[in-house]
Amino acid sequence: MNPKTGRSTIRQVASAAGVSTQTVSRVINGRPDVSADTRRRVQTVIDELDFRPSALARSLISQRSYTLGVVTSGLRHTGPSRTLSGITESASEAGYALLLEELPRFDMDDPTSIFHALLARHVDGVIWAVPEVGNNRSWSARLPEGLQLPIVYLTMEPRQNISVVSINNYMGGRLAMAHLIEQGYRYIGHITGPLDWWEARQRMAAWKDAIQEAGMDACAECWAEGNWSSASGAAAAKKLFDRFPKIDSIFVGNDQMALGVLSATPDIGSKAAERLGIVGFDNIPESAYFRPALTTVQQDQFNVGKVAVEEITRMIDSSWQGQEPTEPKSIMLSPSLIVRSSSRRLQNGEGEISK
Amino acid sequence: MNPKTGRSTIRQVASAAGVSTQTVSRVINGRPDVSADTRRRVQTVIDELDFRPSALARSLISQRSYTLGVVTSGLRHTGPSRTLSGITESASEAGYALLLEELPRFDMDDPTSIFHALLARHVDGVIWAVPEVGNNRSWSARLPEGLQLPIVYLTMEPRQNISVVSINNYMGGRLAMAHLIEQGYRYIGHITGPLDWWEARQRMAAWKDAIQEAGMDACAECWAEGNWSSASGAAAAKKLFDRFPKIDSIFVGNDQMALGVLSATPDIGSKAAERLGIVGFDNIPESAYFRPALTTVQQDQFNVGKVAVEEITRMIDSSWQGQEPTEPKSIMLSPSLIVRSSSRRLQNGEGEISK
DNA sequence: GTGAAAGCGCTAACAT
DNA sequence: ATGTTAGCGCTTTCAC
Repeated sequence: MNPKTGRSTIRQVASAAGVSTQTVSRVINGRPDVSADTRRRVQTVIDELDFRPSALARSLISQRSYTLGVVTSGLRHTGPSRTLSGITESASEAGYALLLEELPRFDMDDPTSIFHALLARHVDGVIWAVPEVGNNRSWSARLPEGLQLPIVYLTMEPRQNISVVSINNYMGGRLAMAHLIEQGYRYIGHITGPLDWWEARQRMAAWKDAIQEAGMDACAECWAEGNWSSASGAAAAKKLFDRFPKIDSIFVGNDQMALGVLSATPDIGSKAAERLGIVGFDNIPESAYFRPALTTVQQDQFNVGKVAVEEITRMIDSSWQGQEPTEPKSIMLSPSLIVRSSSRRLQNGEGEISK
Repeated sequence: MNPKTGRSTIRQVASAAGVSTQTVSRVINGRPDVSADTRRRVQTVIDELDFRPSALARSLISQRSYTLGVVTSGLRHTGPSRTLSGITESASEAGYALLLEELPRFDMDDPTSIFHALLARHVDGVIWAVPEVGNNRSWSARLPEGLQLPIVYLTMEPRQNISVVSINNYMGGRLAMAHLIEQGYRYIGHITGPLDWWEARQRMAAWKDAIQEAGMDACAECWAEGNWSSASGAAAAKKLFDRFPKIDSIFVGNDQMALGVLSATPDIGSKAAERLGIVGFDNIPESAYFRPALTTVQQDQFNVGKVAVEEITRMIDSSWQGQEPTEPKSIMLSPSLIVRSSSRRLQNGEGEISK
């Protein structure tokens, strides 16, 4: 036992068992070429000394750490933390440890220091779990050629030559719009997230395209920008009602802003506001208990994390087998629509329908 | 450059600069005993080769990794993820990397495998950021003596000989109750979180003590157990109204269950239900936009994470300086009350008051 | 001010 | 089936 670290070494085990360190190494790695007798003897000493091999020393010599770098941002939001949770679950199953970095801001355009920190600790791969905001991805195209590091990017516009896992936000927006139109709404507004966010732009594009395809030109300008917060949703709703009194429904960029809209409608005081059709995005746990219960687009962010780990481990394994790096590929996961009362012209109960 | 890892070594730098590895080591560690000239020459080569020292090799020899183990659970909930966010921010400032583990369940009574994984990677300390549930802390008293590992526990009942950082949940409950009583409510019920949670029991104890001290014996049995979810809050509210029609207010164990109560009151259909006073716990961002806006107890979980990092780094530093381990201490952080409309007998507007 | 030798804890490659 | 030698990338002596 090293008195400073409380750790025993392979050498202590070896000498206590009367064998070489190499034999101990063979035992702890489950190699076949050890006699049953020796193995038993060594294992006994290992248990007695509570010896556990240093992953550090192993990483150093094998040049493989079984550690993944995870870069996230905005953990206080449900999206990033659910994704992180998916990552921890899958990584643990796959036998990888996780080195976590959280960016203080979403829009960091120079990731050099982050990569240095991760590379210094020999991570086998990196999951860049920061949503695309502004041009916080421009650097991905000009990473050094020599960088032999598998990277999977999350929640961004697919690009050439990199691996991406995202939820199809455009599709989510189309689901929301198709539902509102089917319900008979004819003057559909939109409250966007901050438009430097890729996800917000995708949802808005879906709204715009659906409006156009349905020939609802009258509402083409009927939108306002929010910042994901309930306060901004309430403010945007008031602005929309001011400028477009005929509005009969709103596709809102996320559930928090939709809650802001719900809280603002009584103050607006018009009948239209009372009957307003609303669809949100995210399906946060609270949204089923809003009054009225919120129709929303569900995205499985936990699964984004799981898929990201599958991808990165695949990339690591294949590069480790000396193969050419695998073709980078983009994976788009599909959201689904959860119908509740906030979007029903016929207010028939509170049941939920998922499509 | 090692073609496999894309990494250059100290030896390559040394030979390119025509010095020994020792001199390079002195330069990268900012030691004074290098001539200005040599230092400049070595630094140039370092930049050219984009050399960055391996933290792994350094950790191995110095027996110090500047890495913290963080064990969390339930990241999809706002509490744990906000705490984690506080940890990432402080750790980054303090120059520590973070090795993250998420337990699949809150009630894990044998942490051995987790500690093994962290110790194998030579973490300098561990932050156990899992709330106390059931007897998932009983092991803390019987950790091996020889374990020279600083540990800070979060969100648990203070105990002898260990370091704890928690929010004072009892105090939070008393704040909520004092406010309701001051507002003139006289029949105050309680919806608890799951009672195997320490936090839930603390909040309940505060309710019980306040009831007793105020001489409100009539409501002493007027409580029901929930499971933190909105659904359980709604169910508990109906049960309470059934059994105690005179109830005029409820202290609810968290904001999500309080939302469930709000969603259920219209269905109950009594006048008492309409005027029900409600106080929640947590101050989730949505609660200001509930209808009515929710009075609640705010707890700064982000700060719990920050304080935990301060504590663990202090413990690490002092053990590193060869001193006796510092006295374990318990830190209790104070919550505060956010008053909104859900608890005002006089419904005078929506302003917020924090005390 | 600089370098040589030894070693952190482990494993790969080659013995025997 | 087991041991020996060398070395992963760095730092700590202790020379000079």
